Amino acid sequence: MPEGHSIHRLAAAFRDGFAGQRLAVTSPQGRFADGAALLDGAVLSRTQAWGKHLFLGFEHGGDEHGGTAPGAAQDIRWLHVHLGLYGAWTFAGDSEFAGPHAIGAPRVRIAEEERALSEPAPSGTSGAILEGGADREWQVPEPRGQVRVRLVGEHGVADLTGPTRCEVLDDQARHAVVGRLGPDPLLPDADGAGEAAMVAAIRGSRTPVGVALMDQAVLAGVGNIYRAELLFRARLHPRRPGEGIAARTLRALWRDAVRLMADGVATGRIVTTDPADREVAEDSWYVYHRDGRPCLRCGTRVQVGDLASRRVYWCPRCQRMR
DNA sequence: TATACATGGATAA
DNA sequence: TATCCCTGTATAT
Repeated sequence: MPEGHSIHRLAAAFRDGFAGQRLAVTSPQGRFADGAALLDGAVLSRTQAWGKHLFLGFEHGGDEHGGTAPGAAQDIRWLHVHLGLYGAWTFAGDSEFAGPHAIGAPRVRIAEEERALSEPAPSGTSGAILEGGADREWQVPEPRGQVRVRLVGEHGVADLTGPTRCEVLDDQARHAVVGRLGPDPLLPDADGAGEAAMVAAIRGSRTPVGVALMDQAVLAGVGNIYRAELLFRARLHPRRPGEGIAARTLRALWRDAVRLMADGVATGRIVTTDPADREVAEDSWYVYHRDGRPCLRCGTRVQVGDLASRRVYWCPRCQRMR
């Protein structure tokens, strides 16, 4: 599920599983051979997620010629990855990797739910490996499918398939990418600047709020599921123009996004229903993919329509135009 | 074997 | 608004 929460999970997974290590970087598929060559043998020093964008910072250490200090911005090279609609990272490795799993498009999930690299394996197989877990033989698996990038570290491998964007950037270029993005509810916003910017952007335009929420310059990291669910919970019709919406309503929506998406980072799943509203335990969403079925709150049939060339779902009774 | 589809986005028109 | 790109899976034929 490559909405923002998945990308933040990926950043954490790379930090836990690869940071500080010198990585072998290749492009089994070949389409990223040049970029891989730029990073091959460098140390993964930083990981960053902003919205749906993942940045992995590499530095070629051991510059015995007295180069600039480690961590100097001009020396870093960033692997910039955007998964798009069907990109995914698949991980495998030794016992320290907690077994294979994947984060990205749901069809390539290996486990039923995503797991961070640091979490224990679900089966009982890992219990036996205690001392010197890293001494266990570990075979790098053959790439499966169209692997654009493969990163191999001491304990595991990460394969990237199907990204919409995969490129090497210098720090200035990374800055430019981030500069085009709006606030990310998953990043710290102690002074409330992110919340205020989102509220102002939505209220400053007649653009339907359902379109604005998908605009990564307004709000970074929200995708089609969070969009539909945030609007339901805020009781806002997706086509309602942004400029008429009370600031208080939008501030509450921002805080709701912070809460729901942080929960998504923690669990690897998008769950937006309050337990009391679930008819069955599997009711994770109020309206997304529920067209034609009764609203969990009022029983009215959930509607579906096109909005800016994406499917949008809403309850015509709970979500009003005014 | 073909086609449709997916939690996204850039670019052309 | 339309078209294209990225890939794997489910369903239809």
